[in-house]
Amino acid sequence: MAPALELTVGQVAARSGVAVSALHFYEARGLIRCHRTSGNQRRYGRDVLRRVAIIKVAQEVGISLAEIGEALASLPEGRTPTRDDWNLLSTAWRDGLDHKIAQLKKLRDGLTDCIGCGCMSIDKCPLRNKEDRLAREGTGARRLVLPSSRAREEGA
Amino acid sequence: MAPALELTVGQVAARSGVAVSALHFYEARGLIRCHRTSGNQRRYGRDVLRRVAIIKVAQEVGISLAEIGEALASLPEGRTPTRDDWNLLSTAWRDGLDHKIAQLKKLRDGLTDCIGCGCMSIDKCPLRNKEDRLAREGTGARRLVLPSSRAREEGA
DNA sequence: CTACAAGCTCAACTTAACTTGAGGTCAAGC
DNA sequence: GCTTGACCTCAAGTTAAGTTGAGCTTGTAG
Repeated sequence: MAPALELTVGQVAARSGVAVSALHFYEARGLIRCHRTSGNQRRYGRDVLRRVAIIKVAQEVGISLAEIGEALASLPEGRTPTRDDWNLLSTAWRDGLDHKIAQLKKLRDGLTDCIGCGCMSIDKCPLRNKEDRLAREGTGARRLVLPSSRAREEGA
Repeated sequence: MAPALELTVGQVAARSGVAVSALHFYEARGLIRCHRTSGNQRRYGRDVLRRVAIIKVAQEVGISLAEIGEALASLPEGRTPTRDDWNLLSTAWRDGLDHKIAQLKKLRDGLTDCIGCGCMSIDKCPLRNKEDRLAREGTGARRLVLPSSRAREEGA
C-alpha cells in the first residue's frame, strides 16, 4: 500500500493521537518541524511520528516541554536522524531517566517501608528524612531536573 | 533536644522545602490539615512532613495534585496513620507507579532501541508503533492515569 | 467546477499549581 | 509595652500546556 512519504497535520494527529492544535503548539515551541505546500499547508516527514511519541511518553512521566525540546534540539531538523543523533539524545537523557525511575521506586518502596515501620517513628522514615536533609541545604523549591537543565542552572 | 510536637507553618516550610504559600494551597485542596491556635495560627502534627514528602516525590514523577489528594484521602485526618492506613494508600498506588516505571523504562530503552534500529525503518520502531496502535483505538488525548482515576472515568 | 471537509492564523479562554501583594494580626525579645 | 518578624485572609497575577472560535483559504471527490 506504499504509504505516502509526507503526512498532513490531520494524518499526524490521527496516527499519533494528539490534537491538531497540539501539533501546532509543538511546532511553535520548536519541538517539531514541517515544510509547507505551495498552498501553505503543513507537510510532515515520517520521523515526526517518533518525535511526537517521545514527547508524549516523556510528558507522561513529568518531563516538561521545555526539557523535551532541549533534548529534541540535539536531533537534526533537516534530515532523518541517524543512529548517532539518537544516541546523543539518549545519553543526554539517560541519567535523568534513571534518576526518575529511582524516584518512582523510592516512592513505591518508600510507601512499603512506611508500612514496615508503621510510621510510628516518623523520624526514621527514609522518605521524610531524605526531604528533611534537602531542606537543610537551602530554601525554595528543588525540582528534579534533567542533566542539561541542571547544568544550566548551576551555570547561572 | 526534645522536638516540639507541633510545627508552625514556617517550620514545616523550612523542613519540607516547600513554600508557605504552597502549604496553604495544599490545605485548601485538602491534601494536608492542621488545627489552629487561639490566635488563628496553623499548627501541624509531625505526620504532615511525611505527607508533604509524598506530595513532592509524587509530583516530581508527574502525578497531579488531584490524584495525590485522592490517595492521601485514604489516610485518616484525625490521627497518626497506622500501618494499615499506609498499606491502603500503597496498594492504591502500586499499579500506577509500576505502570509509570514501565513507561520510563520504555522511554529509556526505547531510545536505546532506536539507536539499535537506527530509525531507518520507522515502522519497526516499538515506540512509534505502540502509539500508532493507540491512535487507532480512538481519538483524543490518552493520558496515563492512576487506577482510581481510571475507574472514575470509566464510570462516568 | 463546485461543495465542503480539512487547513491556516491569531487571539482569547482554560486548568493546574502556585506566587505575589495588600492590608491587618500575633507573639517573643528587649 | 512596644517593636518586629512570622502569620492571617483574600484577590489577583503567572507559567505551562493546550483548546476553542472566528474568519478566511485549499484541495479533492463527485
